[in-house]
Amino acid sequence: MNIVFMGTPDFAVPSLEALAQSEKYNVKAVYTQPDKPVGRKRILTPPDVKVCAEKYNLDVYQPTTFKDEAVVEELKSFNPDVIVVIAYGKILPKTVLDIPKYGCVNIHGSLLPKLRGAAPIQRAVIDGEEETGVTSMLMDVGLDTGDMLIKESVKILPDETAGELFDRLSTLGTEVLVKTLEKIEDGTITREKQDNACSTYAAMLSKEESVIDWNLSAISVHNKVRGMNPWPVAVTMFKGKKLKIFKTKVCKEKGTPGKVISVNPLIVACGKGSVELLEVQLEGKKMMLAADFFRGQRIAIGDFIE
RNA sequence: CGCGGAGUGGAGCAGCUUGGCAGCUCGUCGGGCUCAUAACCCGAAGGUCGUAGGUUCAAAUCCUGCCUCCGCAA
Repeated sequence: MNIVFMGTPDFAVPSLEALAQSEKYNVKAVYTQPDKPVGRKRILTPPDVKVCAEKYNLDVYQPTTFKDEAVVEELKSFNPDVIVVIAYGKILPKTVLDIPKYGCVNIHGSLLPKLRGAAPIQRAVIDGEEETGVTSMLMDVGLDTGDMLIKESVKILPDETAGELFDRLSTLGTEVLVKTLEKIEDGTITREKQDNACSTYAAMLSKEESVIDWNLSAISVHNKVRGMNPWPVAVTMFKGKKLKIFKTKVCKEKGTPGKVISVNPLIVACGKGSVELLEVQLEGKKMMLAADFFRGQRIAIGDFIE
């Protein structure tokens, strides 16, 4: 089976590895986003998928657009039976969707039609969902609106971060992909239309919304902290400086929202209940345990965090 | 040359402006108190103050180069 793989971040890597290692699949080409300058020094960094592809000596293509006819022709030349798309980060036009014999299979990190869009995994955590999953679908021109093929669900653990859930769903996504491809190949795959009336949209996360509102309930704050980890990370202000909060624990103690009501452990009151800060990072400093933070910063009960 | 913060015993910080025998909160080790303890009391060990030079009678502190870490921006 000829396959063209399209993906960009680490989430897509296990799936690519599974395909690259399998005898049944012939990965003709790997498409990924162009290398991008990263960090303070703007070092040109290849996407995780590219690094993985090179490990298996697969051909890598990094077009900036599919509107270019030459790019589409090149893609056609691989004669793909299926194009596998996982977190590629580009919209595929109909001219591309129509190329493979069996269509374009996408692995999406939610139980469609819920949480269509860019950040389904993080949104599930932020929204406090107790269950989410992975859905494989045949892509159409809409945003995650294609017919569903296989769906698998998982429980979201109470203290799980988006990053941890990412890892689990990445693995589950690989299993779903393999199953989906097998069924496509032996003709036993079934398609199910999405019920648009039940759909929700998971917008991309932004730094703007990473600011914690201490007036919200402890659960809401905790969910935000989890869902924003590892990026963009929930932030608050402490003595005029930005304080990133990586991990928290829900507590019952009450107090004025934003007030430090305990130093060891370090507990901050919320609109309803409170949260214990477990791992934080002050602007210009490294991430550290709350115990180290309050020692160095001389935090006292009654101090406020905004 | 994008803007900015920081490198000080094992951890997190202070000290630097106004150079002069390195301090705080913990941890560790030993001892004590206690039914008991992550609590309390007594004592101890542990630091070429990132690195290379410079100024000076004297540098963690002032000046210069370099390395590393981090926040913002992108």
